[in-house]
Amino acid sequence: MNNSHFSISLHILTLLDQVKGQLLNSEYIAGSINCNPVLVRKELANLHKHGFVQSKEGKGGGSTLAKNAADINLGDVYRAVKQKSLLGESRNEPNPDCPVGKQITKHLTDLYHEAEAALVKNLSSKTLKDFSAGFK
Amino acid sequence: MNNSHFSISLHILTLLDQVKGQLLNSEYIAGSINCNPVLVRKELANLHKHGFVQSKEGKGGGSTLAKNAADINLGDVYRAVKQKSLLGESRNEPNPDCPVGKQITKHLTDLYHEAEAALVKNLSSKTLKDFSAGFK
DNA sequence: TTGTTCTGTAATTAAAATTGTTACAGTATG
DNA sequence: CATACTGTAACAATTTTAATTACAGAACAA
Repeated sequence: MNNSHFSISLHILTLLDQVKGQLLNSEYIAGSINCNPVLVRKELANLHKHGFVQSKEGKGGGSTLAKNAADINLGDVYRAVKQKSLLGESRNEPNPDCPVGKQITKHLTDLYHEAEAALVKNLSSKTLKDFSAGFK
Repeated sequence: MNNSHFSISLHILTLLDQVKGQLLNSEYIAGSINCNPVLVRKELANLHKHGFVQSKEGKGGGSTLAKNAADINLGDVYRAVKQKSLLGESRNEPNPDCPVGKQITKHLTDLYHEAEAALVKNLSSKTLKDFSAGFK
């Protein structure tokens, strides 16, 4: 995750905002993003779980925003979408017999948490409405 | 990149600081990180390119810090190590025939740049000395 | 009430990115 | 000149990510 999920989610939310309440189906959205509709549906499922969108099943179905774009802030979207830490998360455990290796995971985790919090804080200063307003 | 590179680089720098000027070879470092020595050497090559470490080739060779730990700030390390954007960078080009698809790459890039700048600013408030001092 | 068009989700395959491995030239040391 | 390193490149293995296929269930409309 990380890279694409947030981009895809924001793309979806922006589209939904732009069409002002109209239902969009996953194929249309996928066409705009240029990716697979199933990927869009998975992303929508997550956005739905976090209360950002509503979906209607069946013929003529699709998705729409579940709340006002002004009430969706990008930090919240980021948190909803995030699956793993931006930094860190190495494949192998450092050597527990080395004084540095033994402690570094915790120190890195703390460092990353703080740094990421700064990033999220920045995102939180913007709403979907702000972001979407940039499109003309 | 992204995840592991920064972690590995910081791990290396911390080790080098802890041994106070002693030369460490890639195999020793790899042993602490629990990864392949070649990966360490690649990382060292990058750190060297950016002036953080010095290496000595040949028998008895190894690496050491090229400057004082107090003069190495983690934001600079991050920038040196970074190879791609934290957020963004999707695989496919969005659809240029869609008003949103057409503009979103630029908007996302701007958003990510700002958010990432906030993260780097946070990291920049800490030096290697600060970080390394946490190990006892 | 039946065909159609969607969502939601799982399972599988394909592609891409990351990491590990092997190999070896070049450099310093004793 | 043997040994022990760095620095790189080329390749293989692994892991992660995205695409594809498939299908049950929901809503709609004739």
